[in-house]
Amino acid sequence: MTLAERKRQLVRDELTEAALKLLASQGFEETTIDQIVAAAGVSRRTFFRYFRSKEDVIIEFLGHLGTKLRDALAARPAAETPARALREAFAVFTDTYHHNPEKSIRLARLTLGSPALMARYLERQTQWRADAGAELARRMKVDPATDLRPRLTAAVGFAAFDTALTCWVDGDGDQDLNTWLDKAFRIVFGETGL
Amino acid sequence: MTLAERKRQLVRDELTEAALKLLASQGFEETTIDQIVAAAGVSRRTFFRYFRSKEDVIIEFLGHLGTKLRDALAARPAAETPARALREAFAVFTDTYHHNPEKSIRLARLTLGSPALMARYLERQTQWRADAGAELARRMKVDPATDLRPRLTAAVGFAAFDTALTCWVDGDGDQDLNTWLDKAFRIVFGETGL
DNA sequence: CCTCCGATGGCACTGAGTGTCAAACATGAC
DNA sequence: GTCATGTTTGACACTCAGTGCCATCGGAGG
Repeated sequence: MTLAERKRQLVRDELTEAALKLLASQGFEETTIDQIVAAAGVSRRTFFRYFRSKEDVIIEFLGHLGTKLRDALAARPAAETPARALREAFAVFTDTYHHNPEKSIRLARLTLGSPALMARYLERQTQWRADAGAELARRMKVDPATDLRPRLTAAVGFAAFDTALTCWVDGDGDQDLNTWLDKAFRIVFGETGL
Repeated sequence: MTLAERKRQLVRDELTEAALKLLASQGFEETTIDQIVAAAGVSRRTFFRYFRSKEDVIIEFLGHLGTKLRDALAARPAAETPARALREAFAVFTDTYHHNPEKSIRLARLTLGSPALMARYLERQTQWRADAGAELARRMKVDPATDLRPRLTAAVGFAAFDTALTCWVDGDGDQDLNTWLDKAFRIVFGETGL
């Protein structure tokens, strides 16, 4: 990595760290971008050269989870039921979260608790859901335009995931996210569907 | 209704109509509040005395659907399965939409097509989902804090509804929303669950 | 040493949303 | 009819998000 690139990364990290600290202590809506840039020591204009909005600072932690989910789904053995394959593919989410549980739960709580952040998160999830639906259609060898099943399987899977995530956060991570996800999938898809 | 109240309603209608016309012709994000108030002949400040935001002009059409859904759910016979009761309760949505299909489909298309509107819609839906989950818990006589089933039933129901709504809008209302909803519910809950 | 390019900051602007205030106006009492 | 009251309105000023533009600085390379 060149010097310029490292400098750029430095500023980015500085902004992210300052934002995280302020958002955690004051809440999302109460924190202004002016406060963040003051804490990071850059101009307001520079902030927008790194992030499109305050929301983006947090949402970027999601990275390329959507692509990873789709790839993981495509990699599941064809013998698995769609529901089972989707459940296993969700491991890319739970793995990411388990890699740093405290931070993940803090970010998740922040997101679930702020309407603006939640909106951006759901916007992303809508895309992921569509991608997963398309991949399930391929796996099931049906036309997604006429057969609702792949899309509904994806939609139900994400509904289960959202519920599991909420339980996980509300319970302060007492129980594993995977445990919640297993419970939820077993209920929505039944023993037979999985 | 007093004269003052009727005058207030008049201004409100004027704003709604002006907004609807502009939003339909220019799109949601492209239309500014200044354009709306200019078309309605009131000041910008007055707009905000009637609506909290541009989004609210559209979102208010949803009215008290959440409360109505909950009431309808509570009114379903106890003998029905939770899924069946939820499906029948969704009639408050389909009835509202069928009361004026062209307008409903236009509004739905506008909402599904605009990130800001979609966000506000989903925010509302989250509340409805929670309410429906609570009502289902009562109906199922279980504690929603420990038993995921009522919440998941509501979540899956809304997932089915969202998918059905999208199909309905994408198909330009060619097929009844109720038809889509029946198809979706049969898939996600199966013949047994209903 | 000079040139070029990327990063930065400053400035001005649009647009959303809010607080404040004074003028306008309908309502009700006398 | 007149006066007092409460509501609605427009105007202005302000904060905050987000964008375009331009001058400047500093490092990389010839």
